[in-house]
Amino acid sequence: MMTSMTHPPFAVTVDLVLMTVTADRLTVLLQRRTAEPFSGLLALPGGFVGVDEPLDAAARRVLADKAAFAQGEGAWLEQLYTFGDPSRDPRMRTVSVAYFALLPAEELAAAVSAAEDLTLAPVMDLPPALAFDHAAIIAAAHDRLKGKLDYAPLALALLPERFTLRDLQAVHEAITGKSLNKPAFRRRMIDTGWIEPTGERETATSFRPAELYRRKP
Amino acid sequence: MMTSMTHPPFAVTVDLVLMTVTADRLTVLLQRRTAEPFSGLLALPGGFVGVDEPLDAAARRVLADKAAFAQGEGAWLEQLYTFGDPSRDPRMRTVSVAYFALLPAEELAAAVSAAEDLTLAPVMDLPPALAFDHAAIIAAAHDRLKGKLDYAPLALALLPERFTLRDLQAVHEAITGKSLNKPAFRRRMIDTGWIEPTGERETATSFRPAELYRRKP
DNA sequence: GTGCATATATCTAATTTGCATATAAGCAGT
DNA sequence: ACTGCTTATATGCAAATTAGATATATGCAC
Repeated sequence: MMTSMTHPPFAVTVDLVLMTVTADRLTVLLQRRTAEPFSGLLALPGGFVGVDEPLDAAARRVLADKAAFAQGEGAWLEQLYTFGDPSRDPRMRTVSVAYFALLPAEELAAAVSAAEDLTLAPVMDLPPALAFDHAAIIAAAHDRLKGKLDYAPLALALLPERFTLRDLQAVHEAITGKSLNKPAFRRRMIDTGWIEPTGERETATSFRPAELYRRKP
Repeated sequence: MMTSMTHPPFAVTVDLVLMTVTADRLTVLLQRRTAEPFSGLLALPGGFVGVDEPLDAAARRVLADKAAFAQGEGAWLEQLYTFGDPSRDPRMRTVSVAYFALLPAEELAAAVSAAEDLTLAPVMDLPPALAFDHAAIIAAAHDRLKGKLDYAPLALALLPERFTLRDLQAVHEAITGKSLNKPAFRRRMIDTGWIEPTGERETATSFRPAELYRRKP
């Protein structure tokens, strides 16, 4: 590994913005720090990138570790933005490649309640102080999520395999903070071609049960 | 500067995808390499990030250097994506933060013809072999450009201060490769609120001169 | 002035979208 | 079984947006 004056050495990390929707609220996974700097504050989960590890693989490793499931399969994962301000980490010059992940709440709940240091914080109402520049990273992730919602099947990554159109609308409303017109939303979603009806219906409702949909392959 | 087994040292570079439109073609600035690896091939201009240099500043430095104008003011510049595959640079583990820049052809022409090693290559018809993963980076930049064209005033960054609606349409068509309906395009652009008429008209046409528009502040 | 090329304005049909209404389906109580 | 309640789903219509075609305007060359 060669470094020199013209190739100054950097530490490269990945930070993971793992979002989910529970109780109609968009939340982000945060981890309580125990070490300096920012000890005691909440931070995004992350880690150093290995010498021979691709960036995506590092992000997937962090995801699999925190979400406690193999390889983070099925989760939405995409690179978000790279933060490299010289002052962002007081210890050393660090460049952090932020990744953006989505997971259904059910698949995350067990891992979060099992780990002492993990919490889900509502994105619309974050703790006043977060470690590093993580508040800015979360804001960037929320912007990306809102921006892509209508062009990519992001919301489906936040729902279980089978879901009703009401569930889907609740996810959209939790992300944007705006309430939507029901028939228009239904039409728009069906027209995207991202979902298909299963023929099954939800159970244990005290009213007419809605049809269950699933992602199209 | 602390590095260790758990903080392996990386080289961090910026690569610049500087695009412009000349003769109704979208082109990208490339530089002929004289050193190994990939000596003799064309590559994106780039450079190592300084120890105390913010990423954006490094990109602006490369831009100002190649485009030969102070600080790259006025040019559109945004971070694109970060490429960090372990095999992307045979010399060492390098992470490259790619930036995406737009400049009017007039402001670039002098610098390009003055420099022996710089060329503008058409994006739709790139040389078959480029250095490193630069073909993929250019493809990502082109995708970003196409994707944002309707939501952000990107095309205006490719035009001089005063331009006709015909010029603006030509830029859109060069980027997307699709021809557009003229009245619809005109209406759409005026409705964005990004531009305003100057009251002046183009000169030296052999037909009815079009009104000159400019960016709104 | 006439002809030519292109700019700009106007008009109409088609599509999309928002909203309101009507009907359907399940459950709980009587 | 019937009534009432709640929500799902289908249908209908008006408003807004968009695409395309057509008509008119304006400069220059001859």
